[in-house]
Amino acid sequence: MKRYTLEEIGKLAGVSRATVSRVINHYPHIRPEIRERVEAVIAQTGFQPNAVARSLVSSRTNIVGLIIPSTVEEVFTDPYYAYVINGISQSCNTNGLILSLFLIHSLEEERNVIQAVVGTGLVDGLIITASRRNREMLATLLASQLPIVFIGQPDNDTNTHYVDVDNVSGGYLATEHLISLGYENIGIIVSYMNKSGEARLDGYKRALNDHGLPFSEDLVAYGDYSLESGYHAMKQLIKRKPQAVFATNDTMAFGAIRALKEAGLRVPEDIAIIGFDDLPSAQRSENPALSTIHQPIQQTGLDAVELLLKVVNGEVQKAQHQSFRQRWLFAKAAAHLERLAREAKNTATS
Amino acid sequence: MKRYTLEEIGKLAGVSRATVSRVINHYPHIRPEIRERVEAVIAQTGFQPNAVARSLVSSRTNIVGLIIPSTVEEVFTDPYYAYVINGISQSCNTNGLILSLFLIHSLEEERNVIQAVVGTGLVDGLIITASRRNREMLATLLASQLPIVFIGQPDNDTNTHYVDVDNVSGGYLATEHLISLGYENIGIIVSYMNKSGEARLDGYKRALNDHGLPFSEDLVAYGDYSLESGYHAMKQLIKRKPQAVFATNDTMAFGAIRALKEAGLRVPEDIAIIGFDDLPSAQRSENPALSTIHQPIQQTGLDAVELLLKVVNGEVQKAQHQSFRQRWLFAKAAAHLERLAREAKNTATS
DNA sequence: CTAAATATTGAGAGCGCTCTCAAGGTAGAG
DNA sequence: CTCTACCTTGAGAGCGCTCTCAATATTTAG
Repeated sequence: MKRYTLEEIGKLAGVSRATVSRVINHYPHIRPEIRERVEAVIAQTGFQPNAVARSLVSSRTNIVGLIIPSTVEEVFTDPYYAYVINGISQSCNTNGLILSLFLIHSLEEERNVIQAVVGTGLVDGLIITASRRNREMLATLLASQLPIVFIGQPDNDTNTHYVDVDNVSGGYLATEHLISLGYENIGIIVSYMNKSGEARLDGYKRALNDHGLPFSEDLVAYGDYSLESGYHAMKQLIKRKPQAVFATNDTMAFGAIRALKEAGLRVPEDIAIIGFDDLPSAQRSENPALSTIHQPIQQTGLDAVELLLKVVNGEVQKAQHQSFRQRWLFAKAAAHLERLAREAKNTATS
Repeated sequence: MKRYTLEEIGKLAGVSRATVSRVINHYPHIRPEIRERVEAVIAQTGFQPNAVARSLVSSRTNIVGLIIPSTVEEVFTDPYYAYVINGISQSCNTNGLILSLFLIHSLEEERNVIQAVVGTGLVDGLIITASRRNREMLATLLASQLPIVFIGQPDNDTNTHYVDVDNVSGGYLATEHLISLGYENIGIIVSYMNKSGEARLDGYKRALNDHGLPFSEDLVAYGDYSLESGYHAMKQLIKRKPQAVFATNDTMAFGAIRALKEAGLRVPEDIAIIGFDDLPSAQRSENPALSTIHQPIQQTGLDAVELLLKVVNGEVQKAQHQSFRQRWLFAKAAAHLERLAREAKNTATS
């Protein structure tokens, strides 16, 4: 398929380059017959304007970059990212944007990639998952003036745009759910990877407090959102004999469940578990069915693109913009599970 | 951070635009003192040449597109894609390429996206997963003359470049493994989604044949590589009372196992299962531990980029290039599993 | 019917870079 | 010391497009 230029199309249609450009960009004030003639040539040749040339003059590439500064392992272990990517991709397709994906495999790579992405003007803006605390990267990025939207609250308090779920409410809901089932000695597995962990922990504390339950550091174990970390955290928590445990993401919840099984404990008869994310694997999991807090991950990706687009277009006031989403749902915790849990409270004693 | 141009850097260093360009592109024949002077200015200003302008003149964007023409569901259900993406991303980072990801969410979107990607000259080349049979898309792509490398043999016999694992050997190995364990009545769950299914089925048939076992259509069930399809295929196969089943990917194997559990059958005591892919979830799975054929998925992604790069650089002869990989390993099928299987053969009768 | 307003089009500059070409320098050969 | 060969640099064209500006064509008001 031959590549045409505006000039050539113009020649074929008997008009100038400029007129063809006008037709393509839907300018008003073009004589209908000329428009038709040009459109006919375009249709016949299959002409599409060169994106690079367009970008050069308009200084807009219509490319948005997605940076996921997690280790490789996480991106696989945690289906969370598949959802984020998908949401973003979908929104890009809808908005005529192109998605460039930057997975970071090492710290050195991080530096290089960020440098290149920021410096060469290839992307109009950046979406970054707040997977990990990283102040160095943040500094470079903010200095670049490039429009950026974070997914999840980033680890700094400057005025950055971000899209996030309401982690405090989420933590609160999860904990309250367990309390409502009659548990009093409730453990929590928190991630220290980013702010979301703190926030969910905060919700946990508040729920305990609101229901007159004491908070104890002993019942807090830490993980990094990975299956393994959930497993180890649970092993540690078992010693404290909690009646129930709130794992701050589903992946750690699965790790925790494995630890419990290994210890010969039944879930939820001996120890109840609630997760966070509502991943499909959680929805499908049986033996036991996992209760979990729904997080509209995919929607978050969509919103991030929309927000970024606004930032790029300068439609957002200078003040930092924080878009919260709080559509919280309990995952379909099977009814029988709740029944079991209720029975469990009668037998389990700390 | 101010954006500089070559011209400005030149002025600051007291040389012409052209000289700065030469320094950046490491041309020989530059007086050392001038080179140093220019490099100093570059370092001090943090100048990086504008990628778009570069692309315009060199007609090379250094962007490679990855098209995954699967339904959304698949991309999540099957961690396979996470690995492919990661391999490609890694290789891109190493080679100074930028990865653009195109997830296709609908057929209409497919048409639009492909059209845009192919027509606007934004990518230097394309990597496409042969997830689904799709001749329409293939036709457009081949007509475009754009360098393309498929991952997995595409559904046509024209001269397209592709990187693939040796599916026939894989199917052969899996089946032979089951045969070596003493099973004779071996079922198979095949995907009809792309050629890989046929090839794995072919390997299965050959293995049966080489070991003097009959092939029966009755023992073949079909799926689409999804968990659900594995589940349903197994339900169907159960009626034929196979002693063992070869699921042509791990995800379907998990579905099959679920079906067996539901039917009150033990794995592998009552029916043995072998998978294909060697996903980490398979490696980690217990209850039962899943035997599986290792597929170097990530490596495939790396190879695809390398090959594409060669094609783009015109280093590949016109003849189609087919790069096979056959590093086959049995996944660590726990020894006890094999023992169990061996015992099972004594009890299980068709 | 004429002037003013508006519609329609092309010429040309320029986005930031690469690359060719030619000019001026410098060094080695004769 | 002169000639040739190579080194070193800048000027300028041009990648394909957008957009301003000015010129021409058409319409409307008076």
